Amino acid sequence: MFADLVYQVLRKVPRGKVTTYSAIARAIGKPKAARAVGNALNKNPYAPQVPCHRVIKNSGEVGGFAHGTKKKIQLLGREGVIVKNGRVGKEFIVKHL
DNA sequence: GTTTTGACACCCG
DNA sequence: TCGGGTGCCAAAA
Repeated sequence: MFADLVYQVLRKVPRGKVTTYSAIARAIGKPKAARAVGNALNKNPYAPQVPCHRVIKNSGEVGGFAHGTKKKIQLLGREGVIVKNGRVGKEFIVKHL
C-alpha cells in the first residue's frame, strides 16, 4: 500500500530536518492524498523506524500528532529542529525529497 | 469493528 | 474576490 511508500520517503529525510505531508504525498504520486499520509503516520505500522514526528504541515506548523502534538515538538527539538510557538523553521523543512 | 484510499473545505496569496 | 494547496480526517469495504 502507499503507507509503505510513505515510510520509504519519510526515511529519506535526514535527521535534524523535517518534511511536509504534501511533499510525501507528491513523492508517492498522490499529491492530493496528503491526508492519507497523515493517517498512515498516525497508525505508524513501522514503529519507531518511521519518524512520523519529523513530518509537519507545509505551513511550518507541526500539525497534529497521534501521540501528542506537544510530544512531537519535544521530539523535534531533540532532533535539533527548533520549534518555536508551534512553528518549525522553514529552513529545516525539506519540501523536495 | 478496523484498515485503507481519497475528494473537499478551509486558509493563504 | 477567486484559485490553488494542504490535511494526523471521514467514508467505504
